[in-house]
Amino acid sequence: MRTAPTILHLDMDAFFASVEQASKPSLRGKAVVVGGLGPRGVVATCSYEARVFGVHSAMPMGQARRLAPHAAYLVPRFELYRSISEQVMRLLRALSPLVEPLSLDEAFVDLEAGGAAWDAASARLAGARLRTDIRAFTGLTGSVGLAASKMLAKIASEEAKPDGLVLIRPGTERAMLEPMSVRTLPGVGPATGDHLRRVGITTVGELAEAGEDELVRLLGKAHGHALYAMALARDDRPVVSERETKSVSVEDTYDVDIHDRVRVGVEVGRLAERCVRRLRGSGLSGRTIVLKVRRFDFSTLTRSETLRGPTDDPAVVREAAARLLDSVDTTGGVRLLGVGVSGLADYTQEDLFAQAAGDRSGELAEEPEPAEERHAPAPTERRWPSGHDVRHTEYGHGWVQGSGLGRVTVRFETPYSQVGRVRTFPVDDPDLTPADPLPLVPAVPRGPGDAGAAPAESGPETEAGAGASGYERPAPGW
DNA sequence: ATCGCTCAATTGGGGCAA
DNA sequence: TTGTTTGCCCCAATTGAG
Repeated sequence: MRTAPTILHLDMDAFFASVEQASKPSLRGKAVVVGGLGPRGVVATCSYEARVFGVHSAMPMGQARRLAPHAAYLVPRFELYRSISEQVMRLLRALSPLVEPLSLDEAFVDLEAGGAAWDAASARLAGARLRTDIRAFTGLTGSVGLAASKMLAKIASEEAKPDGLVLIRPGTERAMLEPMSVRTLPGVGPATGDHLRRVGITTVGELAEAGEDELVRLLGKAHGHALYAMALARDDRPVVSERETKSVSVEDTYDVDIHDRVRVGVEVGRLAERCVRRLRGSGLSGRTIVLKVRRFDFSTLTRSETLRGPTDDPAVVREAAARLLDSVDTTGGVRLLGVGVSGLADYTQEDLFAQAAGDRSGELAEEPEPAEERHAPAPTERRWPSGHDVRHTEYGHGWVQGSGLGRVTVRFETPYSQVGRVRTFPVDDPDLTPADPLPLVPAVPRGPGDAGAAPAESGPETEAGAGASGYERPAPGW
């Protein structure tokens, strides 16, 4: 545990929703919910305006719609989010080579290792500067936590949200933690939280008071020791920039339960193919094949089989998955299926048995899928996904607000324009084509003849506040 | 009228070899 | 020879995070 608060945790504010608001002026200051739109979707992220209605991450979409019926509902655009995430991560790496991304919108940075900070004052300065840089380069806001350990830096950024910076001064950690809920600590989720509550432990202070032995009895060896250390603000985990992948998996929840056993088999085969495709894409192979089944009643089970050696042969994985499926009772229907591979080898080495049996691997996995499989549900929704960008020869750049009944509704606006107009076209209108997202901030800020469109300016009627749109006031902070 | 996707870690039971 | 211990691996389930 170091003596200076030189570990930084960055958390972008309502990331997916903020990106959508930044790229769609009409959504700024409004409740925006991003997530799966199907009958079994859940909320990935929502804007702060939507949280007012009680909407939050991981909530079933149906419930969100009841709570906030007038919010904008959008499907995630991961490619766009990834490109913005890369810009942010570049800024972090400018601070230090020791950057540990946790997801697209979160990361730890070891400022001391990068020479970017060595004490509280320099750390605060680096954090504040990072926040202004992020805003300048992406138009978005992020919250920063600074502390002497990962755990505390993360707690600090949580406290800083939205659009803030919090530094925990070394020496004050224990006192700060004491009254907080056990749920604040990393590793304490709903189950552990309930478990502890049943024995009368609800705060971090009570956790420390319980003692290490008691916690180990209650929660098991690893968890018990770890939690006791956390409760005492002891956390030595280093910031690690590269971690090895240990498993690769894919799973699908189906809009309606699958009852037909044959169909279940077909789906498992497809999932195996997809899984291997990704495995190969990373230049990996693995020994253990895992099948996951969630049944109609939500009961979940896994079955696994370990091969004699690592493989990346789609046929081998498919057949293993099929064997595993044989041992599963699917009476009543299946809600989710998944296929995974673990026991990975960092080198790609062929399964000797598969080769001996006649190599069926080759470039099979790279072949395009048979045309008969490509039954697009409805061309209208395939070509015009809600929320995606389009271009019209006459009206310019816009995004799909909705489609159906042979028509598609487009709002014509860009990240730099004012709120745009809505127009409706036939789905097969030749003047309308899909388009790539525009950058959130113009490549050349304040381009000539573009008065008032620079990212630091507010468009009219868009800034209701709460910080989610991220275009107001300069960095506060120190 | 509700409940995703991907990854990591741990636990406990059991087999097997030395 | 038979039985015990130890350690490693495999399997299934659970928990958590993001």
